[in-house]
Amino acid sequence: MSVTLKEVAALAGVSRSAVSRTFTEGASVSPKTRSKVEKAAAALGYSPNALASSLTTGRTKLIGLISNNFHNPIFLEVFDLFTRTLQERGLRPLIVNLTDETEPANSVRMLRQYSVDAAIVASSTLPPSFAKAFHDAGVPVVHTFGRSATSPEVHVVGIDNVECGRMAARELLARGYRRIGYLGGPKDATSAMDRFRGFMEEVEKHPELDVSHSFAGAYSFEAGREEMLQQLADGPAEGYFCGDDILSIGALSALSDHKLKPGKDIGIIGLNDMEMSRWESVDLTTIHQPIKQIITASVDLVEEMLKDPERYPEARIFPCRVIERGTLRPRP
Amino acid sequence: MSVTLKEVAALAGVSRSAVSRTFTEGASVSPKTRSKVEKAAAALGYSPNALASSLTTGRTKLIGLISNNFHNPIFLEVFDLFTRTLQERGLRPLIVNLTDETEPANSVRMLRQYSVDAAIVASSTLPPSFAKAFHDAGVPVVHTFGRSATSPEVHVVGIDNVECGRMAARELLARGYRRIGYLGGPKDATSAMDRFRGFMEEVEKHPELDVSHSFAGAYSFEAGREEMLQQLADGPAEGYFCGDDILSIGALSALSDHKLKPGKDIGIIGLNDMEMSRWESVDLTTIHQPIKQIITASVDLVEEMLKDPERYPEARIFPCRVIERGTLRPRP
DNA sequence: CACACCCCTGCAACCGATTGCAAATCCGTC
DNA sequence: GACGGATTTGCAATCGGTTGCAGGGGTGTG
Repeated sequence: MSVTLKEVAALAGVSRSAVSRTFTEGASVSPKTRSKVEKAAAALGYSPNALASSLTTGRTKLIGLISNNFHNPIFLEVFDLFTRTLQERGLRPLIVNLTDETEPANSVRMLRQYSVDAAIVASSTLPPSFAKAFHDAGVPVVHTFGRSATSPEVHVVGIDNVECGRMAARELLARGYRRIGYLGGPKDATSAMDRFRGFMEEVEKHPELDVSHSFAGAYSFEAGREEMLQQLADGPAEGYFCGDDILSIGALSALSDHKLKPGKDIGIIGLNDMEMSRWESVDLTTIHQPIKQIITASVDLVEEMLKDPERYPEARIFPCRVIERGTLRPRP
Repeated sequence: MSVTLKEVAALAGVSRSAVSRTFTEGASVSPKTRSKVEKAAAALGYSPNALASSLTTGRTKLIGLISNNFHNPIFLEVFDLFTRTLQERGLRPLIVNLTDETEPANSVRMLRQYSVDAAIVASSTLPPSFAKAFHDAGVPVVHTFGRSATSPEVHVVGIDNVECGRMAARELLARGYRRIGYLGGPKDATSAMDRFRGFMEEVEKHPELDVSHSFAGAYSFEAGREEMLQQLADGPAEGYFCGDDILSIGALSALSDHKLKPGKDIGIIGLNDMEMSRWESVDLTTIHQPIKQIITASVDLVEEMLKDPERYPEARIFPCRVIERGTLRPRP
């Protein structure tokens, strides 16, 4: 069906090696044969079979991109950035959708079968052990949006979730909220727990505060809405740090059911600063997570691992900042 | 690095062929050698190299998934469904993000280099010629959300956009709107033009109507908002058929700027029925596009093309229906 | 016990490329 | 024109599997 090296070589009247060399960077070919080969290749519409060459070179340029967050709109931005960044650098994203699975074994096996050069685990709800499974199987891996453990075994890129928790707490306090709550993501997500920890750390400095907390079942609109409806039924706090923007938006929807005005009756601060949060109808005060930088750094790390597979694991943590919009009352 | 056939064969004390055969469906191996091989494979943690085997079998199970819609939330649902459906059937999605490109040549070359078994073009804004380029290059292709031409050259799965245009027009008329407008997607998208055609076809039956139309720059929130702000500045219609849900949501945001209540002051009907349209704060009356069926059908077609590459092209068109929510005034 | 038959097995060629090595060619210089 | 060194070239092995083919072993029948 498709044209092979051999046919090009025959047409150009050279050996197969010559053809191979004209298509590999930095191989020594004379201008004369190169042009003969190029002409023949063009005539035949030849382009080298990346998979066949991967057999000898050991490189596929395939990168496994693993995620389980297909219900959080920010992941559309994440996928857009990941796929574009990877392909700009000549790498190809092979997607693994883990929505209904948390066992790494299958994904690891699958990605090894396809000889991916590396894997990116893009999720804040998969445990560190998940990424580690790839590492243990000899697949270079970076965990984007992961937790930077004290002794990390894999590369981690993301934010300091504990610090974000503190930041959110400070922000609520600075605006005079005294009955405050944490409405977090799922309890088994490291991001939810870390944000919780930071949040509590900060509020516990102020014993006079009335603090509550709860965890939604997922990072999703429905879960956020559900959880806030529950809060409203039980008697809500004055101000909430919601686990992330999509939970916040769910929570806002619950408020609107009860004719409560965000920023006036109840304060909400989210985390992520996704595109939707800027929409006038949402106008969410939130903590900005620099996803562009995070994703660029993740792909940088991938490239560096390709050069040096033994690279010492590293955490790249990016600072976040509060974006003031309309869902918290103004600072006094 | 990784374990190969040869090592398993050595450990099991059989030939490489024997090992290969135990891992291929329907090859003849005696229970005895099979168990020896399986034991050895398990001990070594062997799993066959899919790429190497693709060399001889000519099958990679890699499916190119090409899209340029990374700013429309419905595509998160689309990607979720596609990736899950493909992997449930043992196929692997290789993503191509075409956001800043409309030339098929590069994508075609790239996917051929990776020997994809087939390609899925998931976009209503890429022209039919785009999908055809894959077909011409010998790559089986299905165009999901594409236009079903009168003489299609590639498989198309989607909806009847012309009929949806009519449906939207009828719906507006039935609710007594007389000054009506079409606020469509980008002019170079077949979906935008087909919906427009159907819409006009229907309204032209009623010469007494006052009809306007315009086209947004993209299927995106910003574009919809922009376009509706323009309409409001120029003197708006009473009821609009917006090109799709995300344009509708952008338009709703513009209305809210002007303190106009959707469904009371101005009517909006969208198309897609994405998850967000169900949110209480959005509550968009819209035409439901059955994306689950569409995606299942697309993957079905892919599988059938794998069996018979010469398969006669086919269009699978799914009916849509109006979902009544809050952004159109009630029927009288 | 001889024979035919079927089921397994291993050999070896092949898929489409890359690459170390040695031979061939080129170039400039004396 | 001969020589030396640098540059190109082709050969052949290799990557990790698959598969047609021929031979080996086992079984059942007469």
